[in-house]
Amino acid sequence: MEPLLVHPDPPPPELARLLDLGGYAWKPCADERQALNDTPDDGWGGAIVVINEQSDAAWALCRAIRKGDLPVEPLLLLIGGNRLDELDLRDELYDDFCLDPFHPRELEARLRHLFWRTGFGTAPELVEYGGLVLNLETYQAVIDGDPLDLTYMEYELLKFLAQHPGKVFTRETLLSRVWGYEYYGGARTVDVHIRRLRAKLGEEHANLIATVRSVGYRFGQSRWGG
Amino acid sequence: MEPLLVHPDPPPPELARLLDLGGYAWKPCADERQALNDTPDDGWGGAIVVINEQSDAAWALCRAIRKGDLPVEPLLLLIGGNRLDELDLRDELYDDFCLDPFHPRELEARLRHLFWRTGFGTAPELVEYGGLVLNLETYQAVIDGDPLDLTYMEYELLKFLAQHPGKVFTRETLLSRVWGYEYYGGARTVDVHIRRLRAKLGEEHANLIATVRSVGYRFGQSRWGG
DNA sequence: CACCTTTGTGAACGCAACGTGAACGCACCC
DNA sequence: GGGTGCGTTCACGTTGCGTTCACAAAGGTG
Repeated sequence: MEPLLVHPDPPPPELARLLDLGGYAWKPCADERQALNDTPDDGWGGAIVVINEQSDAAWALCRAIRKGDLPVEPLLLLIGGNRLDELDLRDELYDDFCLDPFHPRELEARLRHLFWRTGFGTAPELVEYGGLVLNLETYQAVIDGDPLDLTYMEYELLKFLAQHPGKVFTRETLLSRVWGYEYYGGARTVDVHIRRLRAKLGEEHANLIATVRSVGYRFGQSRWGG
Repeated sequence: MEPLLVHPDPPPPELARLLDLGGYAWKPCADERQALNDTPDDGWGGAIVVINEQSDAAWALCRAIRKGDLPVEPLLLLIGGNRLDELDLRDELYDDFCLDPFHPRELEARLRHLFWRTGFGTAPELVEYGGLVLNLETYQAVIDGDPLDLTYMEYELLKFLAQHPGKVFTRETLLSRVWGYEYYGGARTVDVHIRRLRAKLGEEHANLIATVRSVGYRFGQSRWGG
């Protein structure tokens, strides 16, 4: 089996010990660049990311993985019980998580189940809403069958919005979740990207993105039935 | 959202309490036969099965679910830390598991992630009173099924009032709680917003907001039974 | 009924939030 | 070097809406 990508470098000793005892091959990686350098020929067998005090770097790595920059799947988090809040709105960034400190047998069971679960062929991941389809693997977007030519940031923004249809996000939230926590920049940047998205969606579908005055933006219509 | 199937009957009190507090609908089921009888028209929203001393019955229920006898998905296990062995070779019988005793926030996070992963939306945060429904995530309001087009301040004011039905608030209290503590402005501003809310609620529901002369305003019926 | 207080009503003002067009800076490529 | 694509920023116009005011209506009190 291909080695596991483990963050941070060095990982907690209990984790390293469990992986060694369990017979897993693994490599510690401090960040995305190092992970890219150390990527084995056959890709990674999965990733274990520890969410601790410096969670920014950890989440950035998760985003990079999910973005497709790194050929890694599945992704398991090790997270302190007092940081469970950070899982909110980040469902797309992990496949499973395990509380830290952990019972060795629980982590073993999770790893085993995770590999079992993802061992089956995974269909291309799609995000769909109305006539809009986003193919997360090919980075293509289609509206009513017509392909959309989106830039990178436009695609990421639309993806995030479409993954949470109906929900309203402030500009600050969008900046932190789409651009990244470490981003420092004007909030009006979001406006411009929203405008370009609306333009590319066409007059017919521009209303997919609604402005909620004094709050932020919302994708899609209301969500009363679920 | 459809109710959750919970085994055994009765479930552990901590589990019942967490589900109630989380706003989940659920029904306890002792076995497959009872689950089949109690199946709602729209099917189940998912299942939570506790693996304890009588684990045979629990696993039998899981097998029945996975066989397709019961329209249930996804399936989460609650399992004692000393029974982790039982997960071996049973990967196909569950989607996720949580160690028992559990931290409430962990179980909440697992439920949320599980529903997200399997395509079901999470239960939106709602404030309800009579025919009025406020969706706190989408910033939308509905009265008797008809959408209300509220401005930001109107929404915030109505939300605050509806979160404390029956209670009377002075204008000063409303200014400090809704507008913010540092707010300096005329108290009559509240009157105008109340007026516009009543207008938008329509003649039929305008009386949802009652004037308490020389005191302030009250949302909903008084607590004195009338 | 007379008088005062409190609340409802209509309309106007003014700011801040948002949309829009355009320019800048940067990385990349031919 | 020139050209292109793209993310970001700035300046400007517009408008939605929060606030305020003046007056009318309603309620309370002696």
